[in-house]
Amino acid sequence: MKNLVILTGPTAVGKTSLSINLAKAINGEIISADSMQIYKGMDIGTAKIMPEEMDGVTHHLIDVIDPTEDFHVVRFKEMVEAAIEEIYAKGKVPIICGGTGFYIQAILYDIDFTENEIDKSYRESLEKYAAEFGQEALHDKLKAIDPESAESIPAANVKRVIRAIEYYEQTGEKFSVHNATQKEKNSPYNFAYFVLNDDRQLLYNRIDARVDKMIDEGLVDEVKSLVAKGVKKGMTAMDGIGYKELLDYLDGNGSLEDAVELIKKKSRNYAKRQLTWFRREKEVIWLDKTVYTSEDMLLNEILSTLRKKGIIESV
RNA sequence: GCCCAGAUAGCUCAGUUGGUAGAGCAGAGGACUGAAAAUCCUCGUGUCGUUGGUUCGAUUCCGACUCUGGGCA
Repeated sequence: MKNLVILTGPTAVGKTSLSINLAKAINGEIISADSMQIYKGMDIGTAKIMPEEMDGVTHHLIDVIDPTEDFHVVRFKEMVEAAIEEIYAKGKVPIICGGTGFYIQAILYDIDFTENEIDKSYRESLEKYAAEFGQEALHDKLKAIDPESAESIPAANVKRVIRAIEYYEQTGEKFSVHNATQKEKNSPYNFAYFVLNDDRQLLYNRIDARVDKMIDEGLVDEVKSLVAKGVKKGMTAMDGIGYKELLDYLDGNGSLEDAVELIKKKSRNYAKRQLTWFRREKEVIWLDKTVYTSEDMLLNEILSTLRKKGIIESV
């Protein structure tokens, strides 16, 4: 039986400390499902767990990619599957912990990403086309080859229009058909998918306070040192909240105060989007911090669910 | 104490030549299957500061009051 524990929730809800206690309680190892903590040298802005906080629990997929590299779900999926096998081999339980819902879904439902090289110049040519002839013109291209996708993807969402066209060009299959089949997949895992949540206002307060703390801890210097290593605006790593805004500030656009406010806002918006994602995932177990007021209560609730699902032995 | 300008959505403000009002931001909901901390879609009723007056009718005009800026003493 391929057991899998997932612990997620919006940013700043308190996943990290709970994950350590959980891992120790069930003899588990943690696999990060976080699109930004994977990068080396991005510690403060991603609220990355530090080695001394790990308390002996093994973590995978943290600090493994250089920020100048491209990273995406496909690479993530390969790496996670390798890590899961490694953990099973040790007789331990894998705990996927992190806030990137898309990545979690790719693992959980074993979404098929056909093994094609992405041709960056092709993407760029489509981007250029949209810039030159308009988003509608690009959207019309998609309509011609895959009307269903064109129907569901608005012309303004250029990124996704490009991906749908690209997918058809590469595989000869319609993107809409592919997505529909993937949607019907059942998980190969015996899993428990926990989503930690809290009162919205408390969550937002915690996000704001955490951003201030990141600045105090030297986030600006962290960004400077990344720049010194050749990291630039436009790289995937610099899509991270806190990084692109400070990059702009360091380029002389706006004040630090404005950048900080923007980082807080973007983080709040992000947390909200994460919750939207988890809400539409089926088979999710919500853990509301307003109900489970102590970490022990949370942990006990999780353990009893894991026993019921046979992921850990009942005593 | 006097003079001037404000007081309208959580915030910044627009507006109604008198017929109870609308933008931006914040916020909320949603989509998402190789950029996902990305990208995109949808959503605007609030004692129009309080209180009198004029009026068929006032948030809009007039007076007083309260508060907030600025100026003069």
